[in-house]
Amino acid sequence: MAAPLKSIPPAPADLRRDPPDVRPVEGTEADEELATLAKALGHPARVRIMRLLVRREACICGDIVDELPLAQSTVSQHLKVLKEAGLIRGDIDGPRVCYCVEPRTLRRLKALVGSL
Amino acid sequence: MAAPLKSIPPAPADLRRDPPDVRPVEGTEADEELATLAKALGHPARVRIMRLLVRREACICGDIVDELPLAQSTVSQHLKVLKEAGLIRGDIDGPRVCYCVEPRTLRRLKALVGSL
DNA sequence: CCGGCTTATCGCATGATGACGATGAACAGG
DNA sequence: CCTGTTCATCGTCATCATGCGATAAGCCGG
Repeated sequence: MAAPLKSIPPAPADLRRDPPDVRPVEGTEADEELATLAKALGHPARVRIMRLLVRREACICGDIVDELPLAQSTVSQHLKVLKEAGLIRGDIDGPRVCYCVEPRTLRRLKALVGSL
Repeated sequence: MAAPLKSIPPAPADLRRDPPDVRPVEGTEADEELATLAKALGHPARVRIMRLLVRREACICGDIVDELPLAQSTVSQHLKVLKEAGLIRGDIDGPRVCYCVEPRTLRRLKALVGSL
């Protein structure tokens, strides 16, 4: 229940980004969505990658590869899985690729898990 | 290492359930834990089962089977996956088995996802 | 103790996943 | 233009996941 809120103070940039997610957190659609996101997170290397990106300790693909005890091609595969699930995004920056988390999807994941 | 604990005041019933989880929400251990839990949730049928159990719409294995469009043996496999991940528990009740969520693990999952 | 009910497990087929090295594609610098 | 760097993709192999029917195992009512 929201308070009357007469004049909304200017939201900080972090909250102004994108509109709230109105999709339901349960039902068949939500179940499959949660399953897809959970599956994408269902590997230690991918969890690790997510953490690196969240804390911005790495962003460039090469740096991520350096942080993991895996071959470059394997890391690329994991990045692909995370990207296909919508959890991360890859921006091409010259010869490099800068990966970063997709905050919207991450919030969605938290909402879905929270609904359990 | 237990504290000296002279006289602990009687905790209210809600808090007496189980002790708070003191394990860290990040680090290699946590990464693997999150990966394991996420992997267990990484299938629509298992998400569905979790929801059924959380809302207590079903508890007996047979009822769960009736709710899913899958063979009994397949459902049993999914229940096994969830149980091995520690997300649910199965209490034998005569010839039946009553499954229910393991609140502690579910809270742990939420904490781990929340740490992202 | 027998037969029926409920659940778990086995065995198997099929497809997905995870790992790697090798190769390809795109770009920046000379 | 080459050349090196960076990343994605391919091919391959081993392993795991998912589904099912069939069968085993445990319990309750006669």
